[in-house]
Amino acid sequence: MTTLSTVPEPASRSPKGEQTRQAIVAAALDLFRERGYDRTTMRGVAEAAGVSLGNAYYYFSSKEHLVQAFYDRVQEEHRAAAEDVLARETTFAGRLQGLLDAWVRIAQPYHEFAGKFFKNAAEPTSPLSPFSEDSRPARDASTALFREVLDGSDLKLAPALRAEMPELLWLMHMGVVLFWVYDGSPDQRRTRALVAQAVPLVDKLARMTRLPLVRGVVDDVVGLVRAVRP
Amino acid sequence: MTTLSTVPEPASRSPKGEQTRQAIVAAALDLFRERGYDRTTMRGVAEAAGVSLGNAYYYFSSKEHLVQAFYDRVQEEHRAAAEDVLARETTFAGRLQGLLDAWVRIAQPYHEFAGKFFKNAAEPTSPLSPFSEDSRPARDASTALFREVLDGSDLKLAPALRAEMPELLWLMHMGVVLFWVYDGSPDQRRTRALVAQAVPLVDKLARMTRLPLVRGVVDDVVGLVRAVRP
DNA sequence: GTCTATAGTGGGATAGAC
DNA sequence: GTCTATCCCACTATAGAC
Repeated sequence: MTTLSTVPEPASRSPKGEQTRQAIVAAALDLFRERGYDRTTMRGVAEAAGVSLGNAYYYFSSKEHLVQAFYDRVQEEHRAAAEDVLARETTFAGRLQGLLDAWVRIAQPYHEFAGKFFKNAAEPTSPLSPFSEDSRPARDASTALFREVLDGSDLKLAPALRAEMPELLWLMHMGVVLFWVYDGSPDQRRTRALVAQAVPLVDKLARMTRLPLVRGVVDDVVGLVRAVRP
Repeated sequence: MTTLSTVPEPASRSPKGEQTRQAIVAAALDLFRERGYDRTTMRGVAEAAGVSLGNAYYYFSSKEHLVQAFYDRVQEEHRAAAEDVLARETTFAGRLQGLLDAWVRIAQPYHEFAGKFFKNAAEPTSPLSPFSEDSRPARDASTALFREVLDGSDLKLAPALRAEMPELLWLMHMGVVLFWVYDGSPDQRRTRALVAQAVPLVDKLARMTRLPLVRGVVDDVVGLVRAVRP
């Protein structure tokens, strides 16, 4: 969900209001984790935060807007984790796997209820959609992370592919997120297996792109991506 | 959305009940088309059908279950179109492209409407999800269609891949549906471009799977699919 | 600008009588 | 199988305290 997040909140807010806002967010996240999204009521959130229902709505104009807070938290944690990974790992596979693993680990506590409000992000016209204009900053930030995965690594790619690769890796991340949302296995074991097996495969495929036999396919893929982009 | 549908209803139902059921479905489809999914209420459906709210719930245990009626309509049209295509085309690429093109063409009139309730189907716990247990019969039926694409074609595949291929093609179909839902271009032009370019690429890749150099990758892909399946 | 209290409305879903 | 009555809760509205 990292990349579904909106951009960081503006800086200027009164300390008092900020405190109340944080209390509401904290209460909401606790309740979401405890009872899931649907069975968490705005009344419950307000009560747990020690504010009135009206006040909760003063800060978050709908229950869905509280979801933004969740996005922001996961994104922040992922960004921090990514810094460690990228400072540590030098191989392409290591960096990619590190990033994706970190995301799965960070998002895990929220898995159960994440599915419940996933639909907010899935609605094509929603600003929470990963492909929306509103999400562009977050999407660009996430894509930049994957560009770093490439820049700091040992990977050599066919040049035509190199330019498209960060976006393709971001798409892969979206695929993992999608899989994760639907993954009902304990501790999202299947998603972890997916990442563990897909990363070496992608690594292998990427390294093959400079073979003569594969060049034609690479050109096709790049052509497809470019033809299909809005 | 074809493949999100449930299987045809069981045969045995009282004529009385069946009539009521049909009235509710007809009213629901009218209202969905007129005002969209969200702004159609169960009260409105019940009233338009001339039954009580409670009675509507007797037949459809949730609003989402009413959407199945829409799925069934599209699915029926696609199945019929598929028969023509599969009787006519003999190449793998021709059969695959025919099936996907037919789906895009059939679904086109519903594009706007589909976007509105797509989020409901995207929810993992929803019975409308293509991966739900409720959708299994429809999913199996759709997969069988893609198995036919292979069976009647000239394509030779690496044996290990052959067994997994129908399901992979179904996944590809889901990818096209996903892309289609988000496609805001006029007449879903981008989706058509996607299909037109992806099919030859898939065809080329499939034919490469028997090359020695590619065998390792094929095994990896098959291993990945098997490790990751529920 | 922040917050409370209270009184609504609308609509999804259910219980239980008939 | 059908209804009526009811619950629950997201969400709105508003009047006013600090």
